[in-house]
Amino acid sequence: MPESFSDILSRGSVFIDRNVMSPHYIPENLPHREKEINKIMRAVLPALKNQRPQNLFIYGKTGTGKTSSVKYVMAKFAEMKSNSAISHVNCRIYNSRYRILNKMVAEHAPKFAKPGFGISFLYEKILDWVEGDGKNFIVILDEIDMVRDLDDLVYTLTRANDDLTKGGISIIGISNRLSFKDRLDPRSRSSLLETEIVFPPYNSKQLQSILEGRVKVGFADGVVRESAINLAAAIASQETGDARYALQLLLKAGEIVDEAGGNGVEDKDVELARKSVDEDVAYDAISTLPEHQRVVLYAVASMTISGSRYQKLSDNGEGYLLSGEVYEGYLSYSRKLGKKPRSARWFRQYLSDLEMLGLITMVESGKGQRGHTRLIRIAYSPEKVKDIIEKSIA
DNA sequence: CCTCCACAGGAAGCGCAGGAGT
DNA sequence: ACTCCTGCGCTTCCTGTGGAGG
Repeated sequence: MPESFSDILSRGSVFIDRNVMSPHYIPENLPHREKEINKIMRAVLPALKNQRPQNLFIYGKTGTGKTSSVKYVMAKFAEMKSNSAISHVNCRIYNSRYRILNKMVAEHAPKFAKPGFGISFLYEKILDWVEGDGKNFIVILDEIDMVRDLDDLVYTLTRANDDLTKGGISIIGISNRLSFKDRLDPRSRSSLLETEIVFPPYNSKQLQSILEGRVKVGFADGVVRESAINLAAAIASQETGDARYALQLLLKAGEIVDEAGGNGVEDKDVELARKSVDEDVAYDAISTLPEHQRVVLYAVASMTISGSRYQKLSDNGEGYLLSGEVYEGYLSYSRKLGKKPRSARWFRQYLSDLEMLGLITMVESGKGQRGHTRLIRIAYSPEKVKDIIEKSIA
């Protein structure tokens, strides 16, 4: 006999408001980002005085509060009366100059946002609209490194300021990769990077106080042990200082406690949450894998179970696989599946992709192994990975 | 010491699908 | 709707590296 909704409802929950633990939630104040917020405010301040703000570039790893800080400042900014407009564009979705301009028009002059208009038409519509009352238009480009033709976009937007007689357009770019700067044309680089702010990762203490702040609002009084908060902070800071991950740990821990009908979040719940969150990440990564990478991973998993022909022992006694023998395995598995195997060169590329995703780890062969090869080990339990792949094929 | 083996990873080139511009 | 262009996935070819074996 399954439980009814009201059964579950009446059982109560450790949460008051789960949304508070979501990464999209913007709290009343963002601890440990005062300096950065201040810089952003100073950067956009000219718009309140009817001057064009400088372009701004914000860089920091995931979960360092870049987007939250910008959203926070922009919310405050919108409260002030000013002759300005803001567009917040997620470049992961709007990833070309055309799409971004289209989105800008759609947000502020929807009647012109029909498909089929060329770039130049959209450009002129934006100019007209900005010039109409000489406003300052701030375009926030979140995950700006995803834009394919970024040079063209930056050129178009900065060029607009020359074509405008009144008002101006400025860019706030947000990225978690610094390397994309190298791909930029020097001219667009210098105009995009007029002002630069770097968001450092949070340390354990800072994560702790962030979590405490959220727990106070999101969870019922006193249900989360302080040591559990500290543990979540410690785990997250050990990884990358990612606040998103830390919040996810506590959210999941709370869900685990709710499900078990408990009434307090303890260290062990955070430990369980960590396993589950990591597994979710692995599951997502595996199930969205291109098929040949999946076959490679499958070969690694099953060969780990059956054992390597070479079975060299590492320091903690676990076996490594050699890339050569994994290629053999990959060949036979792809043929078994009726797929034409890719070349050895591309196979190596697959391996390093899988390593990037954290699904396998590789080390250069040291002494004892013949020549120059890589020793491969799977990052998660091979049985589980095999299981996930078998299910995702069916 | 030299050569060979087994592999790493860069460079160039090719066909294809999908997007931009007309 | 139609062509042109570009990025992408992939192959082929190539050079580099370090231990094993003659």
